[in-house]
Amino acid sequence: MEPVWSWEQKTLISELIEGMEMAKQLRVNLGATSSAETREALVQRILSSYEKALLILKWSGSMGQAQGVGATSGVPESPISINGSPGSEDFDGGFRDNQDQQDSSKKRKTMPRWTDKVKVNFETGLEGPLEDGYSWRKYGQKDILGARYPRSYYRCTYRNTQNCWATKQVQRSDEDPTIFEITYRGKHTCFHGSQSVPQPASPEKHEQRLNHHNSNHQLKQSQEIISNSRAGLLMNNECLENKEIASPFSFPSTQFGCMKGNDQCFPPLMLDENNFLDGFSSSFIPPSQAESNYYFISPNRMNNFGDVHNLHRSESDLPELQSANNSAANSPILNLDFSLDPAEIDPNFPFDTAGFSF
DNA sequence: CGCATTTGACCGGA
DNA sequence: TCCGGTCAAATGCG
Repeated sequence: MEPVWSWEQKTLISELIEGMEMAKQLRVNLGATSSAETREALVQRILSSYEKALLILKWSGSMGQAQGVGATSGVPESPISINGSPGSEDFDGGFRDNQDQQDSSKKRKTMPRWTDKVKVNFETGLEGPLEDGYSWRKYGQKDILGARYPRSYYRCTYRNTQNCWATKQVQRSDEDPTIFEITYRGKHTCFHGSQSVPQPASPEKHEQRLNHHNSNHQLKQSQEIISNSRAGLLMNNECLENKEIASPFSFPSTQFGCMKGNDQCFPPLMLDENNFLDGFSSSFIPPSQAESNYYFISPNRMNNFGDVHNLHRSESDLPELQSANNSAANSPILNLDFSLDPAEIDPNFPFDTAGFSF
């Protein structure tokens, strides 16, 4: 029998262990010949581990068991978020799940839903998570009562081909136009490993990917987002009022993904499934995202793409942000479609990272 | 030509 | 009836 650890507890332990391990490595590295980058990476991971652990504690404390550890657990407590930033994820408690239903309306109602916030740094460019690893197709845009910016609706590109009913809504924040609230609905059931879209986990990766012709589309889109955003912010918000920026970028998923062949493995932070989050504990938050719930567009990444070519490309016209990765689909994340049951998550999951396994 | 976005119409819940 | 969400024809783009 399994100890009665709750998912949160497991995750918490895992995070703490992870942090400890990283700290140990760092100690070793400090005395060895390690690059500043390596050390920085370790520090980031340590910090993220502890941040997640703290979040878990906070979350557990505030929600108590009410949420039901099992089921909700996946919900994010935003592993991503850190530093107590405003809750970035909100979960709609309705997590009933099961998108097996054929009835679409019913399906929609029962789909799990959670919200994330992505912050775009207009000064430097795009944010990291241009894509969440999934391929989205915009199917609508609506002006929302009381909201300054229109809301954009996206659905999985593979809805028809793979019966994947995941959708997301992107709403630009009224208060802070640099923040986009992205509400995800439903789990991805699509399987697009073949696309082998590399995950964007690190700047380098982005760079590589973006430099490939194959990624032109995305690059372009990213740039548009940036430019549009910049234009809006730098010039006048009014400009964007109707042009909205639906940043398709999404995030969470983006991050996770293990870069194969790379020493960095960024596990899912929270992915797409809400549930998940914690699920995976262990691991690592990509440094770039470690600081908060928001995803910031970091200069580094920017340099990798947007910046490179014309960031300024359409400062005057603000085409809508497009889906960050239409053509590329998805990701590595496939497996992340996990279910709530931790036990099922195992596929490659590094719970044992620290020699700890439940 | 195929696929994605745009956008007004339509649907359904509150 | 209002409003959020989705559909689908028109249009654009590579």
